[in-house]
Amino acid sequence: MFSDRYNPRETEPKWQRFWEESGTFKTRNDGPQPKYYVLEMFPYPSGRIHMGHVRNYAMGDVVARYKRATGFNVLHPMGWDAFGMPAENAAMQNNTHPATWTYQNIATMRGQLKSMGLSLDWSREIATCDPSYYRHQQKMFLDFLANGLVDRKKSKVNWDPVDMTVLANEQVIDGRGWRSGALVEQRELTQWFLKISDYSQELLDALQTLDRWPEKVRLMQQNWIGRSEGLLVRFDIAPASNKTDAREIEVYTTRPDTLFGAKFMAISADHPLAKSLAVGNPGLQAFIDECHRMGTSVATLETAEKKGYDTGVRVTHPFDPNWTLPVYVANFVLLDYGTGAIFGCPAHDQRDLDFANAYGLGNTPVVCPLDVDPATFVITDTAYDGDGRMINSRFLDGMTIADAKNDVARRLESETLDGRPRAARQVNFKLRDWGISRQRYWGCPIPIIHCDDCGSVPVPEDDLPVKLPEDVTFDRPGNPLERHPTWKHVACPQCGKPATRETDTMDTFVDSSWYFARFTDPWREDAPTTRRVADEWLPVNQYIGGIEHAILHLLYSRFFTRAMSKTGHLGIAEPFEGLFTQGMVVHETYRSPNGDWLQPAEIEMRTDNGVRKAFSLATGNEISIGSVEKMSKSKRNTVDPDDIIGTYGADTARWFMLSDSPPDRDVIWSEEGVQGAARYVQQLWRLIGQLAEIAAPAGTPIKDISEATALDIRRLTHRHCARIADHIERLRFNTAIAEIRKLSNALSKILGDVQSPEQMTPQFRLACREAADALVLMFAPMMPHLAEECWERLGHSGAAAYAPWPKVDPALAREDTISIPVQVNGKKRGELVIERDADAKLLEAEALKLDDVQKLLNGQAAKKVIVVPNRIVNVVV
RNA sequence: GCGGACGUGGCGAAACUGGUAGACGCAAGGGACUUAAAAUCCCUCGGGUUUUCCCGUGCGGGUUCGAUCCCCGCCGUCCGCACCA
Repeated sequence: MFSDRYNPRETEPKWQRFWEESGTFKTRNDGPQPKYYVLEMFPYPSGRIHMGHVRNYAMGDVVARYKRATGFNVLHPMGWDAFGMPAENAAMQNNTHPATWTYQNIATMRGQLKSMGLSLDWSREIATCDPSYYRHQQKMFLDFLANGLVDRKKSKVNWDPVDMTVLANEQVIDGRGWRSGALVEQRELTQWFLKISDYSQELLDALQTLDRWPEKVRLMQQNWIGRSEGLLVRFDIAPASNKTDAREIEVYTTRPDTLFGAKFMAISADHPLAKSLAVGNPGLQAFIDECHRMGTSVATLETAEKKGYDTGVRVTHPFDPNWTLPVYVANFVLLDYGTGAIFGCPAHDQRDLDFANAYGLGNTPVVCPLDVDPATFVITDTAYDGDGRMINSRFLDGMTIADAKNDVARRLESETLDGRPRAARQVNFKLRDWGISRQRYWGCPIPIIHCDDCGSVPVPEDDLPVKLPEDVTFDRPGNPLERHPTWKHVACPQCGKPATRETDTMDTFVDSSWYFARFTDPWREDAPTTRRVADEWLPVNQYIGGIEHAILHLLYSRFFTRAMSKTGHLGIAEPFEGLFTQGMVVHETYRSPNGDWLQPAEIEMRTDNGVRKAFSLATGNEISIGSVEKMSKSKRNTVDPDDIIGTYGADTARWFMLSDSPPDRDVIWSEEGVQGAARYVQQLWRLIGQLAEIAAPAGTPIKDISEATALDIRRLTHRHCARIADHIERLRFNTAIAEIRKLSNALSKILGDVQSPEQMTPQFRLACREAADALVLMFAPMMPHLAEECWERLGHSGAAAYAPWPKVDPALAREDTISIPVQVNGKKRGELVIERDADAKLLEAEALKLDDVQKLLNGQAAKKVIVVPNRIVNVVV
């Protein structure tokens, strides 16, 4: 007997070739079936794919293949997020052109993805660095400009001195550039902005409609948008204390109800008043400098003491001209938010309390919890920010917080100061406009020409795309477009005079904010989208990617979709109907005695007295096994997808990746685990081989099955079909796989129990045919190559990729006999095996008959019997 | 500091959101086959007792006939953040 081994190294390329040559996964926009768009976040072409990609794309492929099998016209495309800094860094290091580097990487990674056997429509492949893509982006920029969605303004920006570029606020992490790690400086530049803040309220409101998004992501976006309702209040500067031209200070507060608890006012170190007061006040200037030095790092601020500098200026209380408050410059007040000035109510804000305690400013509680006596209510170290009634607040006393807020607002709104109301209600958002200007080469050029006479002039549509010049060098930092000898010099499209091109390029988040729409008709040359086609496919039904994009990419895409709809390129609001954020791939770490990290590939595992130990393959020395961590180059705990696929095959890699953990949690990649998956591949291959020998011919209709064993097989099959489909629908790949294993285990057992050829009746053979076909089709989304090979072995002529998902007969899937636990006083004491839907009376009677129950009843009658049909019987003694 | 999530065997996890805790797998141990190994197959596998039960879902309470699930209070781990007034 020859060894019945499945060889993925031969089989996988064979079927990949078949799918490619047959155009199996090409998607027609005019397909008659209902549409389903599944998309995984497209990769940056960094050079090689990593295991995180394998996990991401394996999940998406299961969904794509499953949906195709259940009758949908599935769109499942792939492309490249191909602009960005690494290409320029590589250009500097290796003296290669960013385009060369990028397209080489794309070629490598495309090959790697193809070796995974993904059911992608490669005819729709796009790369964002290709002029055929970014020309449309330039067109849309101009459309946005014409529709008031673009702004050009001077603003203080985060300047990364190493990368010589501007960073979005979001790209500054702990005061450092998110890529270079350099300390970020503040610079004033004229920048292009997309007016995402016009959509703050809408982006916030529409989060509620995204019911197939993780709650966590919606919450993160909600906090990011950061809506607050508050009051702008103008405080007069007491003339006697005034040292500048300013006559008032305006604050923004969300707690106007606490106005009678005010003890001080604090302004930001960047506040105009602080700046003018610092002139001729070295002490204040020193304090302001100190604030700037402190930086904005969260870690610093967390531990930083609340500090302030008394300016000597005093403001009068809006409700009492005889009541003045000291004005401090404080290190915890931000200029960007509100007005850059606050009034401090120490009793009801922890930061204000910390500050007041440090400077001996005292506190007066003005909100008293309902269950506390106001006479004894005292604040010392912990501010009270809960609900309650107003106290110590004159005309507000006794009111609820909400009523007090309204009352204060009403009174101050109606009061006039210098011809304007004393206060105004205002809704504030944290969300700021999206600065898209980047001072670099490898990005989409902003299609604008600057003319001394005409200002910023859009590049005429006929002149699009504005292509990047190819003859550039990277021997110096800064933007090669800026120093290119000819590229930026053009005639003004309006007046014809010499003018210069905008040399900034767009943030790469712009590129990824609409690629999902381009996939719907990537062949369209004269427009970004074909509106009808895009509106049919969109929104993406299932989007899958990493949690790291929870805010930026997803929020920008939501904005962009609206902006594209406003400019006529789309007719929808939300780009992603369903969102799934998958967990990371993590691995053990290995460290040699001298502290060097070793790669998993450099390690051999052995078991010594039941204890796992690691040894270096090179030296044979024992290596200590460290904690499980995210795969990273620094810890060298990475495994290479090429190696894994070369050794075990893509199916095994995909299977293990999906089987071992819930998809939203981290999965630990382990050699033992992947070997287990490889064993199972062989097990399935043998099982299908056995079934192929005895099964009725392919295509034999199945009906009139009455024999017990055959019926058992059918029930088993249909029951599992129903469950597996349900798990996949809910993206519970790990439990779907557990069910598949249960089915194959059960079928193996049944075949093993067959003693004689007489037991293989025609009915039995028919049931085996049905079971084998179903099993193969159900693991096909995870292990498509093995499935094709098995499908062929089972005698089918067409490919498994075209076969419909097994149809479930509900009558067969339902269990007629079930076992119901019987408890006495909540503890399980027995079990009833009884027909499904038996009524409560019968269940109770049968349960009371059980020996174990009788014994515990000890001749007494039960106090109470709880019966939940099909669930449980509980006898209370 | 603020916000969120999570805590179940040696390990990854399951358990229809109140109804048999530990499915499925990994690791381990024992056995069969083999000259041997690999592969394969069978058995055991939460703890304590040994053939009767008892204890077990981070800890302490509570609600309930019944709690991994709900409530209150702790402890621990992880993640996000722009001190957002």
